[in-house]
Amino acid sequence: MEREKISRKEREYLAHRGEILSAAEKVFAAKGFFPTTMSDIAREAEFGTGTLYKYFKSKEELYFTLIDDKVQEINRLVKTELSQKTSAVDRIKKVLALQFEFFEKNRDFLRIYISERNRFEWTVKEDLGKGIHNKMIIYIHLLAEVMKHGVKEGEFKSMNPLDLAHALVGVVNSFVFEWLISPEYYPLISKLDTVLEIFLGGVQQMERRR
Amino acid sequence: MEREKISRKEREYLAHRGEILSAAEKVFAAKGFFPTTMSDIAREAEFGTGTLYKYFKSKEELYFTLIDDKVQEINRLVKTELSQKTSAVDRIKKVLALQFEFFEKNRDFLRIYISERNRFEWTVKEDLGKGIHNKMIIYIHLLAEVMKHGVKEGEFKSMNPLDLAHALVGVVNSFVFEWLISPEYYPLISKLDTVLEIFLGGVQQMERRR
DNA sequence: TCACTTTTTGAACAACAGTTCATTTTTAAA
DNA sequence: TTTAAAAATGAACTGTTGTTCAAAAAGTGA
Repeated sequence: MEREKISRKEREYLAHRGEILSAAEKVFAAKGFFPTTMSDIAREAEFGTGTLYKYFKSKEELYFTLIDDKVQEINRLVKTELSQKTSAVDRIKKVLALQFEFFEKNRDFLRIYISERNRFEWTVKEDLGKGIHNKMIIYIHLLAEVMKHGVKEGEFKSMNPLDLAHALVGVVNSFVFEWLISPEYYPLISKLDTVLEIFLGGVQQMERRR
Repeated sequence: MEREKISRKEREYLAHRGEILSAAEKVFAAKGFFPTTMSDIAREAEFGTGTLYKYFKSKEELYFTLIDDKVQEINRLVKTELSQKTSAVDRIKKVLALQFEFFEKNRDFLRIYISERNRFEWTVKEDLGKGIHNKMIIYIHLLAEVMKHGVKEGEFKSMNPLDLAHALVGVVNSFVFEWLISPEYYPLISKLDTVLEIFLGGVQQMERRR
């Protein structure tokens, strides 16, 4: 009984916390970090402003918690996929499909993530911003490991694996960004083959290549 | 005399304006738009806060003027280069070299530009933010024209030119970003061959390609 | 229903930053 | 040197927003 009572309280607490996070995601995605006010979020979440502070100790903490949770989620997915024992090309295909699917389901988050990815302001500050930035770097390094494997096995040209990872991420980001701002909707996954073809085979016609 | 007097005033006015823009560039690059205060900029420029408003009517105008000037500068350079009558591959090589050189000389601006490129907040507002965003789009379209030409001439695979442009920009952005945040300096131009090799020829070994 | 605890609330607080403007300083012609 | 116009200044104004907290509401067990 004691157990169950606490357990329900706990569940309710987490539910409210989740609602606040969802509301924040929506508002931050629409307006960005600084222009978003705590009362914007409170209104969206249908709580009083003061209530937010029972769940998060500051606006920054709320923001970074939001990002951190999702980044961890996608990182976990990617990590699992990349540790498979198949060819590098195959693992890359799988992981892109996975990511595209995740983005498709998390448009709001994606907006926040993209805005945050290239922000420099936080890199100086301790814990919060640094934590996010590190996770982004970890992702690149996971990818670089696969590239390294691919180079060693002769699947890929003999190039710097980190460069290969950056190139892939660059192409992907570009298509994802385009998809995000495009006024008319199309499934992101429809660009997967294009991304792969360009990254793996380049854009030049075979016969022309020197 | 009348002429000369006005002319010197004019020169002085423009010189001061330029100093303010330089100072702003430095501060915005270091702290980002919102955390930067007008008195930060005034201190850096060695003017009083009020003085800034004699040259720019608001913080936003100062910020966007700063970006707009430079974007126009690089766009002009790129446009000239891309309108040459050489092969698509050649024009792309030239334009990347040009861009890398420009970035090398404008690190502070580049930080601002990258942060701004992926910001969504402004896209709604009139004139200011929209103007910048349009110029970014123009750049992509200039590139797409070259790609289209390359496809028609058989230099490139038969793919959507806009996709090709996005892919190239993606790879470039990724390497530029990496260069910008790298703790140890290396010339950006040293990555040019890598970018071109991946974009033109892909990462897969020839014999493996299906 | 009552007493007590937990949670929620939103007005009030405090700090901050964009902008203004009365005053001071500088410029330059007389 | 005098004086009037122009430029520069930074304290003060104004609006805003993150955060707090005393009070209210909701929840809980008897």
